[in-house]
Amino acid sequence: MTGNMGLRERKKARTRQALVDAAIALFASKGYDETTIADVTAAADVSPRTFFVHFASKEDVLFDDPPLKLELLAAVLAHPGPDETPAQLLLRAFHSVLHSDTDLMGQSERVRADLILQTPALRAGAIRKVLEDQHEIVRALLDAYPDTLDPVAASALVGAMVGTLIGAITMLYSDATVAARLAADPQQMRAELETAITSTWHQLGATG
Amino acid sequence: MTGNMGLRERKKARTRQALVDAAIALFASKGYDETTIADVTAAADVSPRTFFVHFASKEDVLFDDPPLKLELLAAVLAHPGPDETPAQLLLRAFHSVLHSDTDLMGQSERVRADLILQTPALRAGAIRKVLEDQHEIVRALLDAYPDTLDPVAASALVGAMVGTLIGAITMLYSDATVAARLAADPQQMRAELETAITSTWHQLGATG
DNA sequence: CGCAAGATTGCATTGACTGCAACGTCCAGG
DNA sequence: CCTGGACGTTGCAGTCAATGCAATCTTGCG
Repeated sequence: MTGNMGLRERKKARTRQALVDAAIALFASKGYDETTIADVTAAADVSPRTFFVHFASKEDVLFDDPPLKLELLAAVLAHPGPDETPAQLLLRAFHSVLHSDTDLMGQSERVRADLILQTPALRAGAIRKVLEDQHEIVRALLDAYPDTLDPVAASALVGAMVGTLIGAITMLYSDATVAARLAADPQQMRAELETAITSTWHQLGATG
Repeated sequence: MTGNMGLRERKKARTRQALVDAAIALFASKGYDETTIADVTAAADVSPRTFFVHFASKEDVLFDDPPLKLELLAAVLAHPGPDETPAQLLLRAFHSVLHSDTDLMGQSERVRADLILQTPALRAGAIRKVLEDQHEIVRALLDAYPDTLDPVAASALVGAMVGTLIGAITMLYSDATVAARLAADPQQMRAELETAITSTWHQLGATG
C-alpha cells in the first residue's frame, strides 16, 4: 500500500500525517478552541493555507478515519438469513462489527474521545458524521427487505440502534471511573456495549 | 405574560421577533449559508451588532423556542407509577408530549425542518440541542429510579427512544410525498410517530 | 426633572475558510 | 538526459461569523 506510491504522494501523506499529529497534540494540551489553525500548521511546519488543502475544516482533522466500520456493516446487511427479522439482522451486523479487530479503546482513540466529549463543537460534528452513516445503513437495510420493510420503520429501527449505542457510549466515556476501568481492559468495552444493547432492547420490548 | 412587561421589554421582544422573522424569511428564500448576519439585521432594521445581543450564534435564531417539551417530559418522569418499568415510564412521558397541544406540523415548523434537513451546519446545531436535552432526560429518569437504574442503562434507554424518534422524523420529513400527506393533516403526524415507536420497540424486543 | 439601568450601536480585532495566481518539485514521454 | 505538464505548496487578499469595549440613546423610577 504505502510502498508503491511515488515520492510525491508519500510526501503529501507525510504532511497530512504531520498535521493530524500536531493537531491532536495541541488540542490535547491547549484545548480545541484555544488552538488556532496557525498553531497547528506552525507545529507541522507548513503554511496555514496548506491545512485546507488536506482538510475541509478544523474539526475534520480529528475525523481522519471513520470510527464506524460501515463497509463491514453493509456486507452483513446484504445477506439476511431466512426468517431473520430486520431487527435481528441489525443486531447480528452490530455483533460482527463489535467482534472485528477494531480498536475501540486505543490510546489515540481515548484522546480523541475525550476531546469530542469535552468540546461542544466536536460533539455536534461527530454525531453529524454518525447520522450520515445512519442514512447509509437504512439504505442497506431497505435493500435487504425491499418489499416488506417501509422506509419510516427502517429508519426508526436503525435510529433506535444507533441511539442506544450513542447513549451507552456517551455515558461510558463520561463517567471517569467507568472510563478508567474500560481503559484497563479493552475487552470490557465490547461486553459493556453488548449488555447495553441486549438489555435495553429487552426492556423496550416489554412496554406493550 | 406579554401584557405586564414594560415598554422597554416589549421593545426588546419586538426587536428579537423581527430578527427571527427576517432570518427565517431570508434563509428560506436565499438559503442559510448565502444569508449573512448583515442581511438579516438590515431586513430587521437594526445594527449587525444587535444580532449577537439576542442570539449567541447565527444558527441560534432558528432554535428560538425548544422543539422538545422538556419541562412536560420531566414532569411526567418525576412521578413513576408503582411497578412501572423505566421503559414504560419513558413511553408514557413520550405520549404525554405527543398529545399535548404542541404544534408538530405548523407552517413555520415545516420551513424550519426543511432548512435544518437541507443545511449541514444546521443539522449539527440541531443535534447538539437534542443531545443536551437527552442528557437532562437521562438525569430525570435516574432521579425516578435512584437505586435500581444504573447510568449506562438509563442513557442507553433514553438514547434508544430519542434515536427512534429522530430516525422516524427524519424519514417522515425527507420523503416528499409523505411530508405532503402529513402537512395536510397535523393529526397524522402523531399517529405516524406513535406507530413508529411502538412497532419499532416491539421488533427490538423480539431479537433475543 | 434627573439619574441609573438597560438596549442598541460603532469600532476594532480575531480566526475560520475560500479563490486565485504563482512557484517549485516530481514524473513521464521523447 | 531533459523538458513539459501535473501536482503539492504557498502567499495574498478578501468574506464572514463572533467577541470585547466603550459610547449613545431610551426607558423607568424616585
